[in-house]
Amino acid sequence: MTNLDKYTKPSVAVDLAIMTVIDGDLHVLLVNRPEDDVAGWAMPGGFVHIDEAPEDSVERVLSEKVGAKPVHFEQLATYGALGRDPRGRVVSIVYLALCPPEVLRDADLAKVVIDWEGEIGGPAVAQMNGARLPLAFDHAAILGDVVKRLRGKLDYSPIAFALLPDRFTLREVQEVHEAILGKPLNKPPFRRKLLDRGMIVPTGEFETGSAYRPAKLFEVKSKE
Amino acid sequence: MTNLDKYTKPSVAVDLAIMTVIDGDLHVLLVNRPEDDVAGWAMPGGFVHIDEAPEDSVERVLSEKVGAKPVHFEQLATYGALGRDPRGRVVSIVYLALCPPEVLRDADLAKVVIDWEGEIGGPAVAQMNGARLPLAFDHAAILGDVVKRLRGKLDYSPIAFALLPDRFTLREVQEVHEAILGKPLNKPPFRRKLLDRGMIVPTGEFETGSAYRPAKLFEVKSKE
DNA sequence: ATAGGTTATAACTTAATTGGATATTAGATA
DNA sequence: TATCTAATATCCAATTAAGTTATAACCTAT
Repeated sequence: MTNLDKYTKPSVAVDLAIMTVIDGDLHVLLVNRPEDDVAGWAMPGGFVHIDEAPEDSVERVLSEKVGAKPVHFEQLATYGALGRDPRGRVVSIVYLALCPPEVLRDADLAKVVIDWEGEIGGPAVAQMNGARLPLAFDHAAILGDVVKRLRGKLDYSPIAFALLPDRFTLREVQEVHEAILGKPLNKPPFRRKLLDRGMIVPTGEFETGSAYRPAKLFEVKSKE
Repeated sequence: MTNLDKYTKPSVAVDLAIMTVIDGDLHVLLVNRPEDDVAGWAMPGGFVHIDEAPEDSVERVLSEKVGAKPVHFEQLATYGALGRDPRGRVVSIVYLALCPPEVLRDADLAKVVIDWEGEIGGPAVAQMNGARLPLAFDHAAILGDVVKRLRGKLDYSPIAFALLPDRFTLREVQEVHEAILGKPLNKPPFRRKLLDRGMIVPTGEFETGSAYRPAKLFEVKSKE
């Protein structure tokens, strides 16, 4: 680093942790980076232009690289350690985005496994078809923070519903919770909490295609 | 804005919400800005240099403008709306810092009143000696988020102790909680929760100078 | 000294919440 | 129509939490 670098400034980027739950496992959308650049798999992202608010950059990256719009997105945290991008000084604002799995059908989805040995808060490990994916930059640590945030907000915010289709069964909600928490939950207490919370209402319709007793379909109660 | 601006980039800054509790009220350290610049009172801050991690910038601003080191600091969120600084494009990473009041004796401290009318999440209002202070930039909205974060983390994290001296009474802890929550709490349940949590231990010493029965002094249990 | 006043601390009673097991209901299939 | 399975409802024990009341400790004033 030369002395002149002191008088230039960091670049600002947004990175997106686009999460979904498939078959009881938490997944994240990753893009494979070319070998001659920074190798490994990374969350999609882009620079914040001078005439853009960070949220606008998020929308742009979403339409460029993903196509679909997530049901919910929120800011997670900003990462700005000195060596995190070997190509130069980048401060990344990371956003957490949640979609139902149908929306991300044709994207590269990696299963996220959290490598928390006893203590809370370690980095996450990404797998695809059972093989461990190398993650670029500090994205393993960031994904660990993503899962921590998801777990923390799970039972006092409606994030689980953002991972489900418009109409869903109570079993599906429980599957999403279990995927995020990484542990099984008891059915009766879970159902009670969910219904007592008053955030969802039955639609009057029922699941179809099931071999056995079809479950009630619920939807999120509208605000008014 | 000219077309060329598209090819320049935003500046990155850190802003510090340095909070304390005095006489049962939440206070924030603010600096008065000169009239010919951006008028009003603002949180102290500074730009992130090219050779600094944001946490380093926080340390630098603290030593430049405050002198004392806070007991606890953590990242709150990043604010990057287009018009937030009239002088140019600035993306601010806001940090929340907590100190006991003694540390900030000679600084300008404003009492923070939260202007949440029923609904959670509005902007905060700052007062000094009863008079409302004009806040610069988007700092009123940021202070609202600060209080929201404090309230949210209060009972599952040790932030309250960062606002107290090394040795404290249970009453003092309750006063801090009540100041942050803006409502009174019942004493017996509060004491039980605190002691059952196992985070504090009695020192064996007692409060002095009290007119009536002196309270036990506690301290935060060391990690090992 | 001693009585009175005030606050810290402890004990107790009551209510609410939660976990987990069990029973019942409903629909699909053979 | 009998049987299978999962959805839903019911129930009880056990734990947890709230709030009231009682006791203890210390300072102050007389």
